[in-house]
Amino acid sequence: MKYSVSKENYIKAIFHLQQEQDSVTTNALADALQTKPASVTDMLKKLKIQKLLQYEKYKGVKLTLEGRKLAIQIIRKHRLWEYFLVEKLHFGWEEVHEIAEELEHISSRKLVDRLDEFLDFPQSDPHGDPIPDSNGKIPSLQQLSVSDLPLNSTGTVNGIGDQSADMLELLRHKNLQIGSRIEVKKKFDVDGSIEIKIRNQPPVTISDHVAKNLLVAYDNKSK
Amino acid sequence: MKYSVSKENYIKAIFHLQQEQDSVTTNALADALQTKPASVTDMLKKLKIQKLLQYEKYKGVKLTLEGRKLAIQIIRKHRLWEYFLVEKLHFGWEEVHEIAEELEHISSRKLVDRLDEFLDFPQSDPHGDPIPDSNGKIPSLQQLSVSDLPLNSTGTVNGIGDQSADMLELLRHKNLQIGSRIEVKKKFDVDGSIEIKIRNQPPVTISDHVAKNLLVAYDNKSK
DNA sequence: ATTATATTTTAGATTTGCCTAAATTATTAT
DNA sequence: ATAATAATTTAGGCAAATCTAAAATATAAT
Repeated sequence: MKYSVSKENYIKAIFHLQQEQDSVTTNALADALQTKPASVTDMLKKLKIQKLLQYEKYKGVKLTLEGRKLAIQIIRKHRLWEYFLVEKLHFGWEEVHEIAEELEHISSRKLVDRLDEFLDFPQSDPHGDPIPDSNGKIPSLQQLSVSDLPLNSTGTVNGIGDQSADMLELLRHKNLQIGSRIEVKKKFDVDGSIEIKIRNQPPVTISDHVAKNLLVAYDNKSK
Repeated sequence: MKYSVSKENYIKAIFHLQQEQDSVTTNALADALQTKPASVTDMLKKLKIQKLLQYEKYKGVKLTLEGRKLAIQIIRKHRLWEYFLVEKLHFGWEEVHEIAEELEHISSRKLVDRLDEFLDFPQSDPHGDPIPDSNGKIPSLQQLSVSDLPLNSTGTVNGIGDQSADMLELLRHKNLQIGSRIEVKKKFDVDGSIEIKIRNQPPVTISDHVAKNLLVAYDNKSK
């Protein structure tokens, strides 16, 4: 049960695209994998033979249970390594994705589980995405966007919707990161911008777009 | 300057074989890499074009300066990861080699240097082999075999010559490991066996073969 | 419903790293 | 010095993963 890096990348990409819509399209995959549709078709045939996915020509593709399990293992590795890189090696959260793309293909199961233990079983990676446990269970983080937070309520940043470089740059500038505790101070209906306060820091205003893409766990009022 | 896993493995194997003898033979390489001589010839031609080695047909092969630098970077990664696996993830030193064979091909230079720092710049890996620093300098560990140690002198185990499974099994049984401080108590000329004492443990006798392959740093008498 | 457009698949090549079998060159033994 | 043997290389092929161009199918538009 060992698959090539390339195959693992296909499975992972299909898994992610399936979150958006049930069945994944050849073009969408080609796009996600930076390759040509013809290459995708070739590979889908091979992955079908290995029973990792259901595929009928012209009909799109879905992962089988086995495919999904594989995808989750890869995502688990990716996110654990990201956590390791940020927490232990002090990388910035913008720079870890690329390295984790390589590390996620290291095969040893024992390594992953030991790493998980070493890191004290983190629930989410530096971008706030949940880390599947060793059984493949994905913790469902309570996540809502700052836009939906009531006035004067507080929350802890645990995810970013738009993870573009520009967005991350802005967040870095405003000193907003995973784990930041924020309080909603004011909402401006005119443009949807919101003024928030980060513990121990002066208040900042964020645009509608940023507010929608800044995800938090809503604090259950009681401190 | 990125090379395939396969190419990196060739370079590493050549580097190791060159420690034994200056010029490396096609058959020796095929043997080390578990492949066929014909495949080796093919690859040598490609590596020559990339200026990683000097190769003339029927004349054997040597690394160029560039090839040697690459080899050392790979070995550095291998040994740092081994150290990490043993010290931080508590793997046994027999089980880390295989995993490190994969990890050594992760490309990020920054990752290696951060890992080195995180581990506090270790000088040698769990098998006692020296870890090159980030400039490629290999610390020359003072290493002599227990056979060469004078009577009543003490030393610290820092390497194993014969790293066969049988050897490791024996050492484990006698509780001898990298870092063990030993003292030579008695030498039996009849068969070359030696009685040694490990700090805080009863004395044990090791055969001539084991003594020759147990490498230590000789303590400069003064505590 | 038929045509135009977009998506997907097939066909045929390419590159990398490997293989076997045969030919070539080196080495060793007599 | 030459024959036998061993080591190495060449030639021709194969599988994986990709590509381009052309064909087939599906979707949208009138």
